[in-house]
Amino acid sequence: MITQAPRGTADWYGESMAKREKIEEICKTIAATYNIKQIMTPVFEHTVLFQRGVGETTDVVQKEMYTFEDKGGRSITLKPEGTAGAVRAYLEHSMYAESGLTKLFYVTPAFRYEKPQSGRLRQHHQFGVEYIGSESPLVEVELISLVSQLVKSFGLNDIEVHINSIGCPKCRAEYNKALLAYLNEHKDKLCKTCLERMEKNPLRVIDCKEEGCKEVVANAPRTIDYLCDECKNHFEELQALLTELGINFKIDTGIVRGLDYYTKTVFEFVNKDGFTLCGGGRYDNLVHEIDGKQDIPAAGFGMGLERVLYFLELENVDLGGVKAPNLYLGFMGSVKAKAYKLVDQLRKEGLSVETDYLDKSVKAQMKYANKINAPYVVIVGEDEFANGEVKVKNMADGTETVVSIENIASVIK
RNA sequence: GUGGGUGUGGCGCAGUUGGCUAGCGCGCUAGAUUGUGGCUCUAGAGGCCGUGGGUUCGAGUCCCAUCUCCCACCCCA
Repeated sequence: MITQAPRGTADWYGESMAKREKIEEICKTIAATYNIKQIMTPVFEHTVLFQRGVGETTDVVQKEMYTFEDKGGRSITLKPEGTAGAVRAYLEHSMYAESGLTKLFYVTPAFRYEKPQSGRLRQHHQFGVEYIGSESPLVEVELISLVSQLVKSFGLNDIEVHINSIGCPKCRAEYNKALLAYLNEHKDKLCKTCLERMEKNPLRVIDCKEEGCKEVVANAPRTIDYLCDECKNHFEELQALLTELGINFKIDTGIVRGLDYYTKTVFEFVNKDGFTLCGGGRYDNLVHEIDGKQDIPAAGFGMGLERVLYFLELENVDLGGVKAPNLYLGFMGSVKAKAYKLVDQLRKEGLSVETDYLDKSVKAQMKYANKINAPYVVIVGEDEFANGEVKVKNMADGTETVVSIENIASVIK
């Protein structure tokens, strides 16, 4: 089975690769309009970074990480998400010293040991953005606005913005008390895992899908009713800013997110079926969690490239496929060397040129040129090199133009 | 991790109650046009029927195991 990729992994090539390139191009172009700079961090990090950053109680850390010991005895983990690594790099290189707010984006693979499904892999890829250094709700608003822009640029329509606030440690303590009290009253109806969650992180009970738990949760206290003044104002300002920008959103008290580092704002971009394109939020405690010293507020999101592809397919959006070369230059007879030198010359002049490597007949070469959507074709033989002129064929309408060999590139351009 | 489906040439599929050399469409290669594509016609190449066991005179068809992909749950991007 050496010709089979490991479970939950996928190869990118042909159409899918062309689409992915287009998606990344759109992401980068839009990120540039927000003056966000790219960062690349290692594919693996010390395991503790994720244990501390993502949170010990999360499913991601508890059962989904690709962790191994390297030959030096270090515990290493393939990154299960992008934020922790970016924040680690931010701290390691003291980026806080450069400016008040650091804006970073990345495109990265992420690894989680899960049971695969379509749009859900063991190695997936994320476009992510992190804004580190500001507690203003303007940050989340900008992130949401950025994703809205992306969604629009992809040509997607059926995507909703869902937001919620899960408060800060201060108000969450209040909330947890109320929630725990409530859950204790209904303990008999909760599932086993939820009883465990009550101990470690009661908030996680909120998104349990077990029937009994759902019933209990329906009337449970909501985070947004327990926000402290600061968090409440933050959430209200956020909503006002979104409204001002004309961004439609829904408050969804069900989103609490599966990663422990979130505080205050959490948001998701989802379709009608509740499938998530992108998830993110504010994480004011993550920097302190990793660095142990500084308190630097931050927010960010991750968007799955495979999910983008999945949504594009769902909504039947065509981002365009494999690019065609500018020219197919074929040849026949005993002019291979001269013809290939001409191909080489045209490429040096900046043209994308395809040619024949299989000694095919002229007819077969034409078929191939047609197949790869070459807009122009030139076939050279003894005659062409003898009189220095070639016929440039326009494949769309079949017309031919006589051009001197030296002028091929300029004519096609 | 739990439950349920699936797997036949590159792609999409058909294979009747287990029975002759496993078919079809698309694609691919070549020819019809000794130097010119898209249409048409003709011919050809390409498959240990996911893998490993088992039942049987005989297995693509039945049984077991295993892997993959898919669907729901869990979780998330």
